[in-house]
Amino acid sequence: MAVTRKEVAAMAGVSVATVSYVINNTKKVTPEVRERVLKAAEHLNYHPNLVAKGLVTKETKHVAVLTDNIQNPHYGRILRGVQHVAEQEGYIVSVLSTNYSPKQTITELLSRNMDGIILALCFYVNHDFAAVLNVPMSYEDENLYTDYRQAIFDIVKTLKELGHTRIAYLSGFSNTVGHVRYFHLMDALAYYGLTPYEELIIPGDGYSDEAAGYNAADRLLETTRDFTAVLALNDMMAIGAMRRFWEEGLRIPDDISLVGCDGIKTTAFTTPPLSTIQCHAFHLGEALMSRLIAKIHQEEDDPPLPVKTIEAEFVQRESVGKAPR
Amino acid sequence: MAVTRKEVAAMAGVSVATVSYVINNTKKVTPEVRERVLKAAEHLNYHPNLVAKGLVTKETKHVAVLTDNIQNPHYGRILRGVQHVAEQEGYIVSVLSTNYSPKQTITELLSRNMDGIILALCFYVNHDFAAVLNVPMSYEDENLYTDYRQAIFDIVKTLKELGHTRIAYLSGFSNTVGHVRYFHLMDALAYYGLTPYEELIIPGDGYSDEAAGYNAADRLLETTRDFTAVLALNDMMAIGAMRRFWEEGLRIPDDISLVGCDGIKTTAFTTPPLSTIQCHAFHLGEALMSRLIAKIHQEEDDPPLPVKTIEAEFVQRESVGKAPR
DNA sequence: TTGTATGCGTTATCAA
DNA sequence: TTGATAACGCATACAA
Repeated sequence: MAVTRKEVAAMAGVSVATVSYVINNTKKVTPEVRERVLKAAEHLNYHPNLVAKGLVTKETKHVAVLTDNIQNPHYGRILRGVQHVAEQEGYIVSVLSTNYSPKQTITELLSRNMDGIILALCFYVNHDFAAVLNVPMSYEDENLYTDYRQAIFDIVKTLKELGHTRIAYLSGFSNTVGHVRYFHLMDALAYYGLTPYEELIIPGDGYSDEAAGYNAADRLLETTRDFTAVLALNDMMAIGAMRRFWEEGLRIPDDISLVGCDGIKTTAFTTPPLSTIQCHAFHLGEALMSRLIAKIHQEEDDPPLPVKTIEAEFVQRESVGKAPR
Repeated sequence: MAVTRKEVAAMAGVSVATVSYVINNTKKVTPEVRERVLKAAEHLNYHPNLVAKGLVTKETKHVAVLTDNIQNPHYGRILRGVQHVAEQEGYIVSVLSTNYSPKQTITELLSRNMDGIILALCFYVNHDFAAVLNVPMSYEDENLYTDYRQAIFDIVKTLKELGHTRIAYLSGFSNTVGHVRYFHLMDALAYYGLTPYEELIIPGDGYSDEAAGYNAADRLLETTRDFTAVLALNDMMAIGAMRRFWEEGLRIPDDISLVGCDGIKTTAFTTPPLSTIQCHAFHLGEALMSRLIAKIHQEEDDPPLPVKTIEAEFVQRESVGKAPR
């Protein structure tokens, strides 16, 4: 089997405790002994057993990321950010999809003594899990979030300057109002003196992929053709909508200006290239993990964690142009 | 802290061993005692500590998925398949990106007593890891793989019937020849009596995203314009190439027919919709995980695991059309 | 500065 | 059918 501390101790001619001391840098050890231990460990290719360690310290250095939709490239970027920090700090991360059985997921989390949880792109589970689990959690909240506000204001400003007045929104959520980007959009419309037409707000079916965007655009076209610009919840939906408009003979940007959100790589390569809100998903992932680690080690009377926002910028590409007529 | 077996035992008025027996169904227990234990466990909301269990059984029920490129949606589908069977079988999966430090990755794997490893979409690490780690591994090999052969033959057949004779290939790998799909393409060209023009085989730079496809198309155009059809290593590269051709004033499918590979969702929504090889990535993920579990429990003299292939189909969409002239 | 001994929550061996 | 109890590999209080 794997080599244990005992064998290292034997080879170095010290006790097992001493090996711990030097491996963990937890007590003063004479340099000469330290050297012997290190050499023995190296020679035997010793790797501390984190399972055993976790059992006694109650810290498994293992965290979970819960997610609905691992297929969205935007997630992938967040996850990479999470992993980047995790790796540096000696944590390992497991991805759990909440799709299957939330109950089983909770069991898993409890049984494994996970040190913490990151909720990424799970819009509905937060409360459920927070109630049941007594574990540090990290997710986008008022203290750490991507700030879309400026970008959305920039979009509306740009669209207005190009002559657009009737701007549609493809939401993705069945509960249209339940999302912060929607509020920013409403605020921006008001700020620039544009009317928010109710029939141009298209609720979704809970999905947010290309097909959802296609369908949302379809519903929009069924309702009215009196719009010249469209914002989509995310880039995938925008790509789906783009397809639907094309099929309808509507050209982008000649007939319709279109803007997505997230800034996935594909946006730069669509026909025409898709305007979007460039999110720094990698940074968000890093921040989520950093914050989780901070929470894990947070003492009762520590000061609260500082607020952090991740910036997002409007990236204008060819999918946005002058309003027709 | 969390409730342990001891407390369940106390409440049920039995020994800790008995609790184990009923929780794990590992020994005969009188129904009445069994009932008491179950009730106590339920009442205390007891969850077995898998960390402790892992320490004694040497089975952590924890596996790792190593990957280069977590951003590829195709990879997300594989991962979902992996997770699906993992969840059913009580395993948890951690995703490690090999990008950072392979050495650290190995340490991680060893320290955590992982039961096994899945290599997905890492093209270069297999040998390194196989040599160092003495752990069951699962990856696409001659016993389990996606079979592109028929699909590639179908593509070439279709292209030939449409009058294409000069077919380019955007490889993505710097070592062009090192990939099975390339061989299938060569075989298919030979089978249908088409000439494989060397200048139409474009090696890559090791990347395989949209930008890589864009660049590969760029290099192809620099070399020659004497081609009417293009196969790309994957869909993302095809999307990038599509963009490059568009910029050049070349229209798809009028001037060039284009085919990707993987069948990511976006392909159905590009302009024009992209022909591709539809892979069943979810099934592949399931198969990889099933096979890993089989390997974990495989005894010395067990029969070898059966060979399994995952089918892949050519999906023809508007990006393929008649050869010009 | 170093070693001894105990416990972490579980499984498994052996008695009862 | 059940119950003590010794591991598992490690951290740590305490002793030397």
